This record gives sequence, C-alpha cells and structure tokens, in this order.
Amino acid sequence: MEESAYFMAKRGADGRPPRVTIQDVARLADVSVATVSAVINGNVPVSEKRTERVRAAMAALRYQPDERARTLRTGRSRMLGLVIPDVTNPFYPEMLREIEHAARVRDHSVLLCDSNNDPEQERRHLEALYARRVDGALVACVDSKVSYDWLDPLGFPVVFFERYPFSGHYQAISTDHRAASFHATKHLIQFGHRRIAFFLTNPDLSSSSERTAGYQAAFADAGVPMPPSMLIAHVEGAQGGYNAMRRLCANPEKRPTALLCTNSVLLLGAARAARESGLQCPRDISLICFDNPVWTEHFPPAITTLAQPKGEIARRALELLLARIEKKAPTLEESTIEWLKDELVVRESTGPAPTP
Amino acid sequence: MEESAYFMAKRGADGRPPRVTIQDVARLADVSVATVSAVINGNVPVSEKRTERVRAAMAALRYQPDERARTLRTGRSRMLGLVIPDVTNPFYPEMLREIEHAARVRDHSVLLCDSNNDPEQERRHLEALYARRVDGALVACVDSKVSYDWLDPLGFPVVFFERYPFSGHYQAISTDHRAASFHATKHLIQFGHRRIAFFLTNPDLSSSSERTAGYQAAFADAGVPMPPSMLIAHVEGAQGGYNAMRRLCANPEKRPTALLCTNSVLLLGAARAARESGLQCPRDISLICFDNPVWTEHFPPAITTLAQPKGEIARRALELLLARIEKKAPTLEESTIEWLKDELVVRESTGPAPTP
DNA sequence: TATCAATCTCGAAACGTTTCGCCAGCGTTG
DNA sequence: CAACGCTGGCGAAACGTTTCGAGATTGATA
Repeated sequence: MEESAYFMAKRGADGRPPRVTIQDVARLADVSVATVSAVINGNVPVSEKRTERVRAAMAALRYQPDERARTLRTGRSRMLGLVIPDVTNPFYPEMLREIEHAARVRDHSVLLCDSNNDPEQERRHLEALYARRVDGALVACVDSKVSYDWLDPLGFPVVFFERYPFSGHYQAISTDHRAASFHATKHLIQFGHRRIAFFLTNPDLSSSSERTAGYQAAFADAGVPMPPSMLIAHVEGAQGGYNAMRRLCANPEKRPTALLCTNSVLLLGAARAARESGLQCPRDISLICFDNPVWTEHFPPAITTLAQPKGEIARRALELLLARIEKKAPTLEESTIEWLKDELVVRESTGPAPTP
Repeated sequence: MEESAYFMAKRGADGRPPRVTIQDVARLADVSVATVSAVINGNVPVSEKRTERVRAAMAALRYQPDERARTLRTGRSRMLGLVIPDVTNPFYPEMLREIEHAARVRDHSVLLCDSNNDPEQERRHLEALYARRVDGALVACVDSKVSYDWLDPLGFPVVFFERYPFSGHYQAISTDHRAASFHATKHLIQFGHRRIAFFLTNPDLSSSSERTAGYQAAFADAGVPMPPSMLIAHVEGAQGGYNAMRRLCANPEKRPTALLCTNSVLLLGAARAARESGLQCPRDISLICFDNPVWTEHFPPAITTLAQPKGEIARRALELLLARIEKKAPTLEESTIEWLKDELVVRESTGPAPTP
C-alpha cells in the first residue's frame, strides 16, 4: 500500500492537499467503488480478502467519506436544526447541551439557530434549515401567535418544545407550565402571601398563558382574591425586572410581598431593585423564578426555583422528532402535546409573609 | 403557470410531498436547467423574457434550491463548525451568539459542537465536521497540550479563539489574558491586598498559563512577594470554587483577603464559601473574576470583572477564518496570534484590604 | 459433466446542482 | 457579401456517494 506517489500525482497546482475520494480507495485496493462502499456500509457481504484490502487502502489514504455526497444520495443528512429564541437566557444553553448530547448518541449533529426573539429571523432560520435539507428541527418558538403551517406541506418535520404555536397542527413536548406555576403560587399563598407579583415576558407565548393560568388558579383554589395589577407582562431582561420591581415598590403599602418570575434573568434585576428599596429577602419579600441555573443556588439568598427536567425534555423531543422522520409521513392530522413535570426546589428565598 | 396537475403527478405513493427540483422549474418555464441556474445565481446573463418565466415558475412551485447538491458541486458549504469546551459556562453562549450573528451576516451557518471538556470528544467533533466538509471551524480548545497537526494536511482550516494549542502552527485570536490578569491583580495590590488567591481550572490551557503569568508579574511589578500556596489549580465548577475557598479560610490568620477567579462559575461557589465563613465582601474579602455574565452586575455585591470584547473576538475570528478559506491555502507556515484587550469593570466586590 | 443456486463483484445510473464548451442567431465591419 | 465577434442559450459532464441489476465465480447436486 504505497500511497505517497499517488498523493504527489494528485496534488493540485495550488498546493492544496488532494481530496481523497472513494475512487482513490477503490483504485488503490484494486476493487470497484461499489465494493468499497459495501465495506464502509456493511450492508452487502464482501469477501474477507477484499475487505482487508479496502481497509488497508482506506487507512493508507486516511480516507473519510464525504457526508455531503452521502447525504445527497441517501436523502438523510443526519443533521437536525435547533432553533431557540435567545441563547443568552441560561435555560437554552443547558437545553442545548442536553439536546446536542442526545442527538450525538443517535448519531446526529445539531445546527444551532438563535432567533434573537424575532419572528422574522426565526422564519429565515427555518427556511435556511429546510434549504440545507436537515432531517428535521426542534424549535422553541418566539411567539405562539405565528403560524407554522407552511412547514407541513414542505414535508419538513418539526417538533416544538417548551413553546408551541396556538393554532395549526403540531407536535410538542413541554413541561407542565400551568401546574408548575400553580404549585409555586400555592407555595407562596401557604406562607401567607397575598400580594404576589407575577412578571412575564411576552404574553403571546404558550408558556406565558399557561403560567398565568396556573397563577390565577392557585388563588382561586385557595379561595383568596387575586391582587390587582400585580400581573405584569412585557418585562424583558434584568433591566426590565429591575424597573418593574422599582415601580411596584414605589408605594410601600401596596408593594408585593412575593414575586414569581417567568425566567431567571428577570429575577436578577427584580432582586436588586428589592434590595435597593430596602427590602430584605426572604424577610420582607419572597422570590421564585422558573428555570434553575447554577447561580440561583449560590445567590445570597439561594433562590427557590422551578426546575425543568431538561434532559428528559431533550431526549423525549429528540425521540419524537426521529420517529417522525423515520415514519416519513410528516403531515400531521392532529396536534399532540406531551407534558413533563417541573420540580419546585425550595431554597432560602421564600418564607413567611411579613406581618404588617 | 399551472402547477397543481404537475404536483399531483409527482406526488409519491407514500403521501410525502414531492421535492421540487431545478428540473421541475426548467420544465415548467420551458427553458433549460442551465438557464434556471443562471437566473438563480445571476452570474451569467439571461434575457428579460426568460428571467421572468423562470421567476414565475420558481414562485409557482415554491422552489428552494437544494443546498446539499449546491455544496457538493461548488465545494463550498457555507457552514462553519464551532467547537467549544462547555456551553454551560456562560462565556460561551454569549460568544456563540456573537459568532452566530457574525456568521449569519456573512451568509454562513454555524454547526455547534460541545466538547464537554473532553479532548477525545473534541477530536471526534472535528473529524465529524471535516466529514461534513464544513468550510472551516472556530475552536476554543479543551487542552492546549493536544496536537492539532492532523488538521492542516487535510486542508481543513481552523482558527482558535481564547484558547489555542501550545505547539504546532495555528492561527488564533485571543484576549490578552496576561495583561488582564496583571491589571486585575494590580488593582487588588493597590488596594493593599497581599494575600491574593488565584483559582484556575485546567492549567494545561494557554489562557491559564497566561493568566498565571500576569498574576505573578503584577506582584513582581509591585515589588511585593507572592503569597505561598494561594495559586490553586484544578478548581472546577461552583462546587470546586466552594471547596477551595473553604479550605483556604480554614485558618483565619492565613486566609486570603482577595480572590481572582479564572471564570465566573468558580466565583459563585467561592463567594458562598466566604459568606459561610463569616466573611463580608468587600469589607473582609475582595472578589474578581474573568468574564462578565449578567448576574455579576446584579449579585450582592456587584462583582468586579474582566470583560472580554466578545463581539470583537467573534468578528475578528470569523474574518480570519473566512480569509483563510478564500485564500484556499490552508497550510500554515507559522503561527499567528492576535491580541484583544479585556476591560476591567470595577464594581462593588473589590475594596481596600482589611486592616489586621 | 451439465445444471443450479448461492455468493460475491462490478458497471452504471441515480441524487440536484453548477459550469464548461459549443452553437445559433445576429448585427458590424471591411 | 463574407467574415467576424457578441450574446444568450443549451446539453452534458462533473461533484462523491449509494444502490440496482446483472454478470462472474464457486461448490454442490443430479
């Protein structure tokens, strides 16, 4: 197996190393291309002798099959799109990690797209993914009001996670936001809190409306009236959380004694605002947020959170998507949503309501 | 332009929607495939009349060129690999966001790979990226001691960022870790601190050794002796930071009065350990860390950090990589590193050293 | 020894693009 | 009027695989 002479001959004028193809391997091993392919894929029997020759040739040439060609021929790219609203929200990197790992286990790669909370960009991402003919996509959508009906006719399988569209047919896997929100609120009510503020970002999100419903249900369930104007939407980022909290605390008599945030970044700002208003947590105010990033455990005080089972979401979503891809019948007759449970992890930031 | 009949004819038995190809467009517009390609790519003149026909046909069939085939033919995939050691470290998602954005602007997609701090996995990722024939990769390596010499002969262009190998030829773009570390340490020394602890993760990392050098240089520069056994390596994660700090604080007389952490997660644990040891920040201990994630600004107290110019790193790294790809001469004759400046953002966590 | 089945092997046709070279048409020019 | 250059268009050959159908080899059976 002497490959250097061969290499020299093939090297282009530009000095760029030669791309070794299946042809080269076949030539060196003195077999047909088909045979090489057969030993690579192992789905067709090849004699011991030739297998050995091919193996040796592949090793000598450091041959690595070109996935592009393979993909074009077989129709499967073994790539999956992952489109998320904002990598900067710590929930998503952790999700990404799990999804990437799950995908890797099933021998798939992940093409990441950040929508930057912009429906337009999200759409562009999805179109690009389709153009690349990835096998399918996992998406946490930016806005539940947008329509994804155009995906189906294209035969482009998508499964949603955590956030899914309000209308149309789709498959989704999500934590039970309503139940989680219910439990968190109930936890606070049982501590005697009544003036419980609720910060959410975009209300046009399946997760937002479910969480809102859970929050309201908890009050109804406890037979306690909901405080007016404590449900605040469109709070964005740490600064948004800070501003909203400052505003709420302007009037000390009407200030909240507890707060539930729809994501961890909001809480960061809100907590600071509370401190700056002279409030101490949990003595004067209790704090809870969705998601459970590392810092919540180490924050003073450690934050009570709602932790999503990210690994499970990832594995389940991937399973669903792959099944849909295999089945080759991407057109959906009806919507299905699978629910997973959040865990309320109680730490130091929640306690009894202050006595007036 | 009646396409429905055509669609019906093409629809397969499996109910899967037909894939419309350039052939279909050509047929419908009654021109050759070459002409369709010409109007798509616009690099060959096509008459007004035909252009119009082709446009109409494409619209009617909702034709979207297959990137796979395009890629195979042209040799450019317009995909870039991004391999990072750990998405869970907040530095990387932010980096990722910038890189993805920069790539998008230049009409490229990003294939994300998380090495999970494992050199083996990193290597597998790189091999997979090559197999997919992405145009190149941006990598923050897991360990500077591993060799990446095998990439060059493959003609696979890679540029390193923030962490690069100790040996071999490579291109890198990095913040000036040494200078940053020097400034941070100097900042502390000027506050009168002498017992300044330094936590780092893997010492076999270019960034680690540079930061260590900066730390040491600051003492030398100030003519102050370095405290013994305050330079602690292999501190991993928040728990690692916690443990290391607890250990250092065991003996109150010998405890540090300041701490510099190589990443933000370490600081999280260390800060908690300090609190639990009865230390108050910044009165009893000053804290600084590299990277500047949102929470540092909202933590009580707000953390003094070293902020990397992530956007600039991303843009510059991308530029370098694309240039390397264009130039089609991936074999490197020598190494080049470009340095960017960190910014020391001073907040509440650093102050005068306690008087004994 | 002829026949047959069971293996293995191979050439060639896809997959969906881009691009190269050639040709037809046509107005200019000597 | 012949020769020529230009323009726009087309067929066909790539790109690097997989896969299909058919041919070649072998060993066993009648």
